[in-house]
Amino acid sequence: MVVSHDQESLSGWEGGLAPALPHHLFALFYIALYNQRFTAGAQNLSIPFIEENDQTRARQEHLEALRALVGNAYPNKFERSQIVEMGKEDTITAIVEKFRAFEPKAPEGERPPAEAIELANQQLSDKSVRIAGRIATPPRVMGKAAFVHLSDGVMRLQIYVKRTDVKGVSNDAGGGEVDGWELFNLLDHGDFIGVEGYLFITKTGELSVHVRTLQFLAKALLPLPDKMHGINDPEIRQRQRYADLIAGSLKLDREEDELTPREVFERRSKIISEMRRFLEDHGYVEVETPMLTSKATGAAARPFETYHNALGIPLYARIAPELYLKRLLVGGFEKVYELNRNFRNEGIDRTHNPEFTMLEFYWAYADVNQMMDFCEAMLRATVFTALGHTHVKYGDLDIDFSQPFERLTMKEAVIRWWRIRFQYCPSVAEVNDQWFEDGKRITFLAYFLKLLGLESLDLVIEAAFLGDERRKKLNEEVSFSWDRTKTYQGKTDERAQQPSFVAEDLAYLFGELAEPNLVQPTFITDFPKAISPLSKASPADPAVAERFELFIAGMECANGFSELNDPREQYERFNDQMTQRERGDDEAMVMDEDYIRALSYGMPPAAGVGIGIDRFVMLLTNRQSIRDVILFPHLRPERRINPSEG
RNA sequence: GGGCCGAUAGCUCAGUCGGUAGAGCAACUGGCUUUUAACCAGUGGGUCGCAGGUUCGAGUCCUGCUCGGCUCACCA
Repeated sequence: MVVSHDQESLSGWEGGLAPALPHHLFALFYIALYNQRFTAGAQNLSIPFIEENDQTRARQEHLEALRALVGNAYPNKFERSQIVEMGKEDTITAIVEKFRAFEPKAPEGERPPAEAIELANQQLSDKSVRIAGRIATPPRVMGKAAFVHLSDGVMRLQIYVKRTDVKGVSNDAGGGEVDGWELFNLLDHGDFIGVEGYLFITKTGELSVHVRTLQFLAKALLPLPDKMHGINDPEIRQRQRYADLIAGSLKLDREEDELTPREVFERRSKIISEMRRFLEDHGYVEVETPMLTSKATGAAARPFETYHNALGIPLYARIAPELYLKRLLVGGFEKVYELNRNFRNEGIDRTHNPEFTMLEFYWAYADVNQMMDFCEAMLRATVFTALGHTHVKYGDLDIDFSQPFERLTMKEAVIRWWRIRFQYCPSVAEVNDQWFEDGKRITFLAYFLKLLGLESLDLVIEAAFLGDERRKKLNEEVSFSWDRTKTYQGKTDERAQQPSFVAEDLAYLFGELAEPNLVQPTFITDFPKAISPLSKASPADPAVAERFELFIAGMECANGFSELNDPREQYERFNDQMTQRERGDDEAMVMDEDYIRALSYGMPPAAGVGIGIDRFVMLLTNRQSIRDVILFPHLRPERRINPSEG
């Protein structure tokens, strides 16, 4: 008679019949019912794309048994105590930070003296807590008592569960009592539970909670990663960041200075909030400009294209907020910033993700030099507040933010690193500093470098350490490329007649020779105007733009300039870009008529800058890949989890 | 997009010359009332990324594909 009833009608009985029965009998009765359902083949409990194996099956069975024992397996809340600070719920971290001072000191591997533990326990004298967290270790059960650690994602706190002391809490209305030990034995590594009990220090000297009542909160149906090794597979870590975060918080074997994924992203958050605070302290207003635009402008990049159904027009994900922010300068804002995502439809590698976070800010009446000072102050302050110091270890590099950032013009940088690179190559000794003032010679040197090839270029820098034999051979190679370049001089001279080509070649020389060597924060200034279509020319040299880029650890981290505010000149620069576009450069900018119209109302002189937040976070968290500082970086879709792809 | 490397149990990884698929952790069963990666005894767990090919025989050799890593080109 009983078995023929469904669960709903059983629940209905609970008010009347259940109290008459001892609870554990009632629970057994539920288990019998569920077993009946299983053997009857009512197997609709599994989720199709969640893999079934011995471990998931065991967890599923535990879940069903828990339902039988406590009713609702996914209760809606658990109220935690507030003994650390009134008005604030006690997290595990808060409890540990407040009470771990009671742990008696003992030499590594030894137990503290019993008297010290006794004393600590008297001082703790029945401090009751109600805390919740994820079961962070496989339970260590010793017959009639057990130890388990709970984690709140940051810290872990041990709980002690004694068979004779623990009471279980039903999750059904009324929250009656169930067998606590039976409940405990249905728990798996990874489940969420809430416990009530009192603090004490164990014989080994660890702060723990002696559990009086135990409540089930949520099930981990999937097995957790190895407690010692965590997850090493970068694909799982990036695709399933939740698993990465869990594994990082539960992993036992960790280096002293190793950041958990959680700590990486908390630091990211801190860096961003410090930058916001710094800007707001200096009078900047945060604004939000369109991410979906009908024109992709403000930078040299290919956009993502989409389509608006109702309007029937193409739209582009923005590649930069720049032109919108400058429209706001026209409108009267003197200091604005935007901190948000840009989207660029280009290659993906360890420093590029299709969507990335950019901070852009604009300062009316200031020029590029004032902006460099401001940027430097902001970054130094951010590093200090985020890390507590200004010396950053990035891989093998030591980066010092406390010293004034070096400032070099692009030409100075090229000259310096050319000299260092080719100091042991007599065949190119005729190159002197004057060469870099001459467009023809710049195109010549760029051609030479391309001809020489990257492998030889890398060897050249080691020339000092090479044996005589190899150095001789290398010099022959350099000499050969040099002579060969001379036979193409007619072509390079012709190329030099086009200023934008000279500009590109100078930038190429800079990129190959100088950029990788800019380890300490360094401002590179005086960019060729031809590759800076939105920036103002220098008053001293009309061919040079008042523009800078900041390099740290060989990475470009910021890009700023005195903003071009002459609408006529901006119109012509756009036209030049259009010409380049017609020649096949699909990253050249498009004409933005509305922007020209805005400038025509008058824009004050201003400086602006963009800072690549992801790269800056990489530096401050010692990550070598941008995918490690973006919670959910772009990856190809996973085929096996998506049934529609078969 | 090109080149190089990789994919084996839930996780971390071995797998020799082409000859029966392995370990640790995790899981399951039993024991253990203050443990510390708890311990002791036992048991189960595999589409060796996918699809072909060579071979008497393929985790292993060959080809194609998928996904990932590094790197080059492009870009911030």
